[in-house]
Amino acid sequence: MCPNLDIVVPKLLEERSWAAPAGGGAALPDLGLGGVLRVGMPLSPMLAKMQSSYGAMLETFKGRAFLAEHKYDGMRAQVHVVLGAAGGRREVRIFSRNSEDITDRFSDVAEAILESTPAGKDAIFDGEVCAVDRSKAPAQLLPFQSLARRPKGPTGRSATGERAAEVCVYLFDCLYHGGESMVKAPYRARREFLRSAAALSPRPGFVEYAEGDVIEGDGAEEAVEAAMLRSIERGCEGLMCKLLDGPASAYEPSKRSDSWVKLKKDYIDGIADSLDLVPIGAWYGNGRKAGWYSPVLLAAYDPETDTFQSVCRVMSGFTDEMYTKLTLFYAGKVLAGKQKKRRKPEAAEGAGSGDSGDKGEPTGRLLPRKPPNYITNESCRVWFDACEVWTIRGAEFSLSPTHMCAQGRIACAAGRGLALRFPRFLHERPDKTTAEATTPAQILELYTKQHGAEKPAAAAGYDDDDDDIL
DNA sequence: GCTGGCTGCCC
DNA sequence: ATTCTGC
DNA sequence: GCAGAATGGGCAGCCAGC
Repeated sequence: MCPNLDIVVPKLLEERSWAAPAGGGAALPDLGLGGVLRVGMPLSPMLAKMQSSYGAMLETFKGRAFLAEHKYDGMRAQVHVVLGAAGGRREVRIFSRNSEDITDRFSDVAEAILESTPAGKDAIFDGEVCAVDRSKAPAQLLPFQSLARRPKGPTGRSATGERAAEVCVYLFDCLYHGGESMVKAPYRARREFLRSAAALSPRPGFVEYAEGDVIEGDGAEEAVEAAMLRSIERGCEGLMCKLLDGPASAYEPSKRSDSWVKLKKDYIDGIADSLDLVPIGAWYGNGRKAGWYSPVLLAAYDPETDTFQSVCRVMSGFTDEMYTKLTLFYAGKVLAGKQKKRRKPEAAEGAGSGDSGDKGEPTGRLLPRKPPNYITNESCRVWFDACEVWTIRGAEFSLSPTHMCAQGRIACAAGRGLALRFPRFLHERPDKTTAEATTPAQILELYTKQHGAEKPAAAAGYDDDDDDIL
C-alpha cells in the first residue's frame, strides 16, 4: 500500500533544484504533493506516446536530436537508493510502474544496485527489469513470461521447485542524485550523468545501461530502422525514442509526454505478421458493450485434423458498428441488452452445456454446444459456426494453459498451447475460407522464430497472409 | 494435501 | 497492455 | 487531446472445498 499521491495529484511539478532537505527529513510533511522528490517515495513514471510509423515519430521530433533506445520487455522499475539515518548504511527500494513496492520480488536486483552505486549518495533511477540468461555472453534476454514466474514474496521459493529466472535491470534515467533533483535537466544530461562513474558502475548481467543510439541530422530514418532491427535481434519489443535536449526533454512524472515516443515492432509495416483466424465463440459484453458479443474467441485451423485450436480472445479493434453487425450475424437477431451490473457466476456453472435460461438455441449461426473439433480450455457463452476469417494482429506468442493452438507439437510444454499477446482485430477476410486460415503449424513456426534467437534464421520465407493494403 | 476460483498485479 | 468513444 | 470504459494474456498467492 504505497500512498500513490502522484497519481491522485498529477500536479505540474514545479520542481526546483532545492529538493534536497539538507538537514534530514524532519521538516518535510509534504508527501510528494508539492512535486518535491523524496527518495523512498515513488513518483509516477513518465510514459510514452505510441506511434506506429517511423515517419510519424520523426515528424514529432522535427529534426531535433533524439535517442532511439531499446524497449525492453520486462517490468518498469524505479530504483531508489536511500541513505540510512547516519548517512551510513544504504538501502534500495524498487517500485513498479504503479508504485507498488517490488523490492522483495527483486531482492537480487536491489543487492546488485547496492554494489553498483557509490556510498554516501542517494539516488532515484528509472529502468526495466528483465529475465535473462547470464550463461550467454551478453546476457540473453528472456521472454516476459520468465520474469512473471518469479515468486512475489521475499521467500523466493517457487512452488514448482524451478529456480526463479535470473534478472538484470536496464537503467535509462536518473531522476535524483546526491540530494539533487534532476528531473528538470535535459535528458541528454541525465543520461550522461547516469553513465558516469559518479552515478553507477554497471555490472554485466546484473545492472546495465539500456542500449540506445543518438540520432540526429541526415539519415535519421535509416538510423532508426537500423536501431529497430538491432532491438529486435536483441529480443526487445521495439524502440523508445526520446527527445534529448531542451526543457521539453525534462522528466515529466506520470505524463504520457510527446517527448517520449514508443515504436513497437508489431506496429511497423513490413515487420509485423498478422494472422487469419476463425471466430469460434463469444461471451456477452458488459457495460457499454451489453447486447453485443464481446469478447470473441479466435482459432487457427488445422487441416490435418480438421480442428479449430484457440489462440486468443479479442475485443480490441471493433467499432460499435462492427459489434452490431457481428452480433446480428451470429445471433440472427438483436440481443437484449444485459443488465448494467454483472454478477458473479456463483458456484452454478456446471460445464458449458447448460446455457442456463437461454431461449433460442441454433438461431443464426450459433451452435447448441461446443463441437468436438473446437480445441480450447475456454468456455464460451455461445459457440459460433466456424464460417469466416478475420485478420488479427498481436505481439508475440506465449505458452498458454488456456489456448490450445499447436498443443502437443511444442517441445517441453506438455499440455500447453500457444496464445497471442495483445491481440487486436484488423479487418475481415471475406476472400478466405476457414480452410485457408492460419494453421497451428504456421503459428508454431512463428513462435519458434521469436525466441529461438539461437538461430537468426533470417528468412525462412514466410507465407504472407496480412496486407492491409489500402 | 491438492485443485479450482478469485484477486491483484504485471505487461 | 489495446482500442474506440465521448466530452 | 485526454479520460474512461471494456477487455487482451498470464502469473503468484490465497482460500475454500473435496
